[in-house]
Amino acid sequence: MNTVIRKQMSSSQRALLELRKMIFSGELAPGSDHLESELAKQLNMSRTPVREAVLMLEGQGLLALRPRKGVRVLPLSPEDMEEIYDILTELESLAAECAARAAHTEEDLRFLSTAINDMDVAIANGDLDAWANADDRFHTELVRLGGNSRVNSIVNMMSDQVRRARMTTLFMRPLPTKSNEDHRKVYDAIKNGEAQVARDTHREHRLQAKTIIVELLKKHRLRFL
Amino acid sequence: MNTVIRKQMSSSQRALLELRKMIFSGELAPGSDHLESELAKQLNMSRTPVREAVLMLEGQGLLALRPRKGVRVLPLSPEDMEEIYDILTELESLAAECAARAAHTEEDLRFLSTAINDMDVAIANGDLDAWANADDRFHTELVRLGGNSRVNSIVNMMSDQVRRARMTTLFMRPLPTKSNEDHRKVYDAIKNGEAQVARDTHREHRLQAKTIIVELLKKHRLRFL
DNA sequence: GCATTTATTTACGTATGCGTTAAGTGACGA
DNA sequence: TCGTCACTTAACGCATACGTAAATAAATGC
Repeated sequence: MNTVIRKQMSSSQRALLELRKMIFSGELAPGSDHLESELAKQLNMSRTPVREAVLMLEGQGLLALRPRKGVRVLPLSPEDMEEIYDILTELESLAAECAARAAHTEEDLRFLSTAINDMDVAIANGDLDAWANADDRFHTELVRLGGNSRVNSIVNMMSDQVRRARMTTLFMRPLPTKSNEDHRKVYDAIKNGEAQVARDTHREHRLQAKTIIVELLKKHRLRFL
Repeated sequence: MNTVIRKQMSSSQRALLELRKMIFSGELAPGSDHLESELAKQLNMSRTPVREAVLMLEGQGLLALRPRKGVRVLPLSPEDMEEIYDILTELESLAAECAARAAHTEEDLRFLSTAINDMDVAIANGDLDAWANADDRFHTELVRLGGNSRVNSIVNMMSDQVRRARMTTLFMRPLPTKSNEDHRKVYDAIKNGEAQVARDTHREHRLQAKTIIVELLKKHRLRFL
């Protein structure tokens, strides 16, 4: 079924997905350079669709085109992380506010509560991957509930950029036990339509996350990921 | 001199600039469709660079690719405007906050004060175009001073999208005489390093602007621009 | 006369080819 | 030994070519 979809997919789309996968998996390492023609060969297609995909990924901040030197997989410095977290803080808080205003039913918020519960379970099991996955889902769903499609795509873009780095930091930081308290508060605020509370709570949550991550990177001297 | 730069410019870059110009000038009307081949003919180049430019503009939310129906110049609904203004509000406020924290010298802030003065003059002369121009410069410079490169590019993208609509609304709204008071307050807060004040003041300023514009669009039944 | 099918056109997606030019290499001279 | 300059190489930007599939027009059946 999945393969059926893949078959119908255009080559550029396939290139886009494959390249993203290769970037996130680290198969294309941060800071490394790659020729369009090489990538095309790897993906079994001509340069044209690869180039289109590369252009899009450049627009999304994952790649940089450096003529005659190959496309570079952009590494992230701690400063980049700060930039990104600042943006996520603002836009997710806005989303939380809007979500609260939108007066969603408990049914609408089921994904959120599921994610929160999954995080509890994951923490109980000490399963960091599962926790990260559920945390992702919480934030994604929160933004979706905010109802601003542009916020949605920007946040997704930024989350993509952070994804690689998070994999690393995840195992360096203390178990995020307190984190879920915040999530619950945000959830309750949204359910009760307390827009300002939702906004402020989530903002605080994000600001703390930012500090933790950035401090961690600096402490471990991780200049680039 | 300008032409020299243009000569050295790649065809894709030229396509990008030309298409943007055509979109903003209204030569490519919102909602209208255009064939890649037609655009290529108009720009005196092959489809390839045009296609690259179109792909980028799609990523920036100005165009939509609709296979075999041509590229559509995306119209903006009042809801779109709300989405965009909400984002601008958050990110510009963040920029104001950061700018204040960055402890800029008066020299650094010269562009800001120039823009503010220009707005005063423009209002005195009833010159709305000049005012809009200066207002743009104020906001652009504010975001630049914020020092977050990603905020910078997102805000520029969003401003681009709004540009067309602003041309229209500009002449429908009352002279923005009060607006410059806000600008001055923001300026002072930044100069004095009062981050929170800068943030809150600018946020309020933006929220008001949003309400004005959106109300205006709704009142005049401007469904799409 | 209307619906349905077939034929035709054509726009797009992709492949391919080519000229330009930047990067790399080596030779020559200081 | 190091710097400069000519030369070679090859990656990219763009043009072009082509197959496919969608949209439209034409034709046939009902």
